[in-house]
Amino acid sequence: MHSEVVASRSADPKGPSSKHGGSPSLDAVSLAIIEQLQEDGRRPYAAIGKAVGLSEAAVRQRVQKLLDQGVMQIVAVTDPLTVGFRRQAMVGINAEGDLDPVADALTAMPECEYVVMTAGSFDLMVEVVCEDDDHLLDVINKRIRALPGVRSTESFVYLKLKKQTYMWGTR
Amino acid sequence: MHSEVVASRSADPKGPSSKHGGSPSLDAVSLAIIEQLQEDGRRPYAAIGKAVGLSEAAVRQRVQKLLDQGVMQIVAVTDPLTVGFRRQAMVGINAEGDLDPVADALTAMPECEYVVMTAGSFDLMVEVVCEDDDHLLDVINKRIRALPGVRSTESFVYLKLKKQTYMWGTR
DNA sequence: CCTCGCACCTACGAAATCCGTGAGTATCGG
DNA sequence: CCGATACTCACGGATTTCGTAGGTGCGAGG
Repeated sequence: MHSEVVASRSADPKGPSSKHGGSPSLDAVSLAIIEQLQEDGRRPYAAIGKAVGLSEAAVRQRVQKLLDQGVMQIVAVTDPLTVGFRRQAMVGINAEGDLDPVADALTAMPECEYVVMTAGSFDLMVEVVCEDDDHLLDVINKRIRALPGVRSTESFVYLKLKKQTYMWGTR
Repeated sequence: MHSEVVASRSADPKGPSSKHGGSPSLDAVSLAIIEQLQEDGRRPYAAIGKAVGLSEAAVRQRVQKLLDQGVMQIVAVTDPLTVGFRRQAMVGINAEGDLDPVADALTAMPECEYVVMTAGSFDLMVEVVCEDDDHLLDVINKRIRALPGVRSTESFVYLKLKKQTYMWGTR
């Protein structure tokens, strides 16, 4: 039972290839480990090992590497609005020229929790979390719009968060 | 050292106030606990207790309650695009009538990881995670647009995730 | 073909943590 | 005054974490 993953010993994790460069190239076992931790970020290594067919130590080392590489993070997540007195919004941005500098500048702002480059009528989308209306206004109108390259923005203030999960693995 | 939170014994957690209504109304200590777990979801209870000025057992009970109440969840988060072969997009939705049934229907879809009601030119925004283009097309055009009440949608396919944090507490 | 080096795994013991539990205290609300 | 709630302190066994030593497979280079 436990639906072992049986990855056979030969499915080497770190890819002999290291294909196309960039991606850390995760194997099936690491994927399975991540799935386990998406269900419960505090699940013990031994339990994960049993589920994916690895020893406790091996799981521990893999997890540590995934964390070090920044592939995954184990954290507490909440709904900021529930947690209290805060304003949250999604901001769509249009910019000209190279988008990377703009994205990097947004990333540097602590109020921006989520920055993504998109295709469609926005070039970038950013989720901002603020203390109150004044703070939100300041961030959007004074700081984001002031960035060089930013042509225009459109804001969507959050009224209610209905769902927030991270279990793409389990379905 | 450790920047204790010194909440004094009298700051009762379950709020005698229960201000502005609905919210579970978290006190400063629970907030501090959440902040600790936003930095590291696996931090031991004793360490958290030392940081927030509570005993190990008290922290354990608080964390359990926060998890049970659904105020917080401790999970592994990743960038689905990095983890592999997947298409991701933000979808803005306009609908007519009561939005709750629509939001609930979206919440029920496993591909929707994030559902939020907004003010602005969209009524709802949804983040979808899909296997591939076909899957994405199916979800957006066949399932979301088919929901009763949905008037129109606009999609923003993710090209690159630049930032993803959950540390609103620490700044 | 052989050997070095690397990445990954298993094995194991010691230290730390988790977790259930029970007694005693303080505060709040009825 | 009483009940409910929440916290502290304390304990002990089970479990987990963590460092580390030892073994193995595989590619690179001689």
